[in-house]
Amino acid sequence: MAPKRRSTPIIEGRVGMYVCGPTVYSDVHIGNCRTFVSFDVIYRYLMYLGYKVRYVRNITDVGHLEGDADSNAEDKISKKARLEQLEPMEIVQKYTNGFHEIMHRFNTLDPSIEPRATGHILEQIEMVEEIIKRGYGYEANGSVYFDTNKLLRETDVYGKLSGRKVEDLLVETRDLKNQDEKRHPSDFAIWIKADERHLLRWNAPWSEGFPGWHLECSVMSTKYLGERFDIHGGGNDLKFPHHENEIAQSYGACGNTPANYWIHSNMLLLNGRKMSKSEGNNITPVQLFTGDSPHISKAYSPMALRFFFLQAHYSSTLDLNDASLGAAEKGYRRLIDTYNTLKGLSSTVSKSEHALAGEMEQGIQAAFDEMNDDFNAPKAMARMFELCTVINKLADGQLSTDDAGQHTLDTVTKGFSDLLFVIFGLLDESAAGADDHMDQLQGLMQLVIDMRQQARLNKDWPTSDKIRDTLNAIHIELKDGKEGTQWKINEK
RNA sequence: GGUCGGUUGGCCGAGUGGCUAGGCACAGCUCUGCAAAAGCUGCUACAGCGGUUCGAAUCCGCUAUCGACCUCCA
Repeated sequence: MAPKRRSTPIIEGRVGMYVCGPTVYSDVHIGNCRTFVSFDVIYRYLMYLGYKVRYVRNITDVGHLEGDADSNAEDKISKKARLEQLEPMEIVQKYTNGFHEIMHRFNTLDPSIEPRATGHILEQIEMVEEIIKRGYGYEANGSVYFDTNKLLRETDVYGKLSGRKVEDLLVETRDLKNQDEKRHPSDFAIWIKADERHLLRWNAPWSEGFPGWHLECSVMSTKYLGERFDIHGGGNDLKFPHHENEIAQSYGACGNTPANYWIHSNMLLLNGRKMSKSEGNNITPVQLFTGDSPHISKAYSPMALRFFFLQAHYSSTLDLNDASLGAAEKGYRRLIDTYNTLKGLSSTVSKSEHALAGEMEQGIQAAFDEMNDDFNAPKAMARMFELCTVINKLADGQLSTDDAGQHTLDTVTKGFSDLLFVIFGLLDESAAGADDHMDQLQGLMQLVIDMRQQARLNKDWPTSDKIRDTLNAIHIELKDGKEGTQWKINEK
């Protein structure tokens, strides 16, 4: 799955995929959205290939600490609850709802299972016990730590994923606070004794406390996908320490590493710089949808954003700015509009032997081939845009639809439709919402177009222009072509 | 400070040794009553310096720069 690797599922015909979900202590970050859109396309494509995919994406609602991990730090959910004077679960519910709403606007599919950390406390306690039993964990003052030093001595699994060297992990040069409980600086907490102000707490053999952040993913991936599964994904910034520690925990509890393939999506930049709330270089999904931000000149639709994300490979950083969003919006429209043009084409020849037919079928096949190479959506789209030129020439009469043949037109139409809607998960926004009254709208528009055509035949330009301009003002665009006038609804 | 990864034409972005995507923007043209839409044509870039090679955006080294991780972050 990952770059230039050929994948073989552990169980034939099935794929297990775990993706680290959000910590629900605030509104979802736009970079987070990019990550989940990337994995949505991977999920969709694997299903398209015929795999039965179990896609598990968690909700982190406990254990994710602020600042210095382990001792003095405060749980993110707990802190927010204290500040807003709400129950922690109210915070969790509020931001989980918001997260789902935004993801649905991006037209991402729901995961097969969306487990919560707080729903798996028992399993987490059991895993801590197992880790201790196997000698990879130790207790200190009611907290339990993972013994990374032991793991490093015995195996080469720790540090491999993130390319860290054993010496670097062992020789910790930074000043860390509250290291007294740990035997070694690189050890990390798997159970944390709660202090007085901590709201989220459960009884465990070692103390009343709460699980370490990394533990939930190990527990929930194991529970729903097994000790070994196919794909583990997440943002690049989770590679270390989060994913490295997951590997350690799985090894400590089960004696093996959890995932066959690790997929990491890269960061989203804003105006060429990293997003940072404190420096004001930040934008939210809602601000993008409404245009209410100094960073952008107008609103951008969820589908324009989704297309924008797909124009870069998931493993590359992507720079979000007003100009590139505008370019994506237009590219998205062109692709959808050309598909709608394609749907209307037909040929009197069922199967053509002309070179054009082969060219078009190879073109659409090439797009799928790109997806087979590490889910390369930007390259797949490039192949589709090349076909757009051909499709528009067919519609324009510059190429003959009979040279293409009905079979080829059908093949390309099917391929376009599958790629655009099933795999990329795009929607035709101009068509959405109008379904109920589409028949009436069609009839009405045909009447208006006929009347304008009559005016044009009479050379009554003021009337024909008034019709066109008035429609334009309400975002209905008329397109005069050789075959008559077409219309479409544009984004406001 | 350490480790790792980027630096591609006006902008965004593919691309791991010769065939040098794609989108947007821009210019000219075709079509059009005028436009719009659509089409055609043009726009040949790989941070800098040095090296390896018959040949490098692609490999190696140095420099600059941006970023990630090392400490919460997708």
